[in-house]
Amino acid sequence: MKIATFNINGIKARIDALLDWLDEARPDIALLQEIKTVDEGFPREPFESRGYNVETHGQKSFNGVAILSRLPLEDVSRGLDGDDDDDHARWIEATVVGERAVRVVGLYLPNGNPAPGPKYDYKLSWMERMKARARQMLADEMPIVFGGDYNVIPERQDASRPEAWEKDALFLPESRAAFRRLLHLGLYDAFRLRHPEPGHYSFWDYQAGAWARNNGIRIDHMLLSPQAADLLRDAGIDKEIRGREKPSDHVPVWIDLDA
DNA sequence: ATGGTGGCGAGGCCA
Repeated sequence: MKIATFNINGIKARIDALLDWLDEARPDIALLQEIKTVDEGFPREPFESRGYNVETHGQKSFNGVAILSRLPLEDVSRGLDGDDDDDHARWIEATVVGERAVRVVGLYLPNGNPAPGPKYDYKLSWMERMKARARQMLADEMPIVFGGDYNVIPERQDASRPEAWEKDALFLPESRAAFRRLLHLGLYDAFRLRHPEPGHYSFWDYQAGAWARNNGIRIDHMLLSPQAADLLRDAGIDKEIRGREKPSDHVPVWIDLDA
């Protein structure tokens, strides 16, 4: 079972590029972030005609997540518990039953800039809420995949120029500590398991020729429960996508599970 | 220190 996460930075602007990638990569499941539209604005037809079931959790203009799946999606849940006043569309869960049942989460973790400030406070509190929800889910002792744009650079080796990110919300010590607290629950960074060496990125800014200079960061992650990690066959990043016409500033990150 | 780019949607916010 191939599962990918892809921050597409707007479904309206990315539909052609997304369909091209989907036809080539053919993931069983694609977790999308930043669809930047309400549910009614999401173009379901081109995905359904390719055999994908579509579940969205959208929002006008900003944020918004979706799950595409060749297999039926069951027990779909939208939103992250822990704050009734939070109206950002950043979290969606569903269960996929292939050879075995896998719970998948698509998440778009807050950017948090500028830090310090209210946006950074929101990021850190959101990460605490995610930890609480992940802890709950891990009690089920089943394969779970938490895939998405985490907006966290976990280690220095996950940035081409770590010194440029020292004061950024994506790399501040508190952000990285909160990310490690997720790992300490017993989650595994799937890409890092398969590719321990530095120099792999999932995001290159549109500005200042970041792609041409390979000035990237690795912020899109697939965290696995122990039961999912035991099924991990492979993991990768579709870097080449970033060099195409009208690209997102992120590229797809994928895993292959024996499920 | 500033400005550099892009999406959404129609001015300014967000990243």
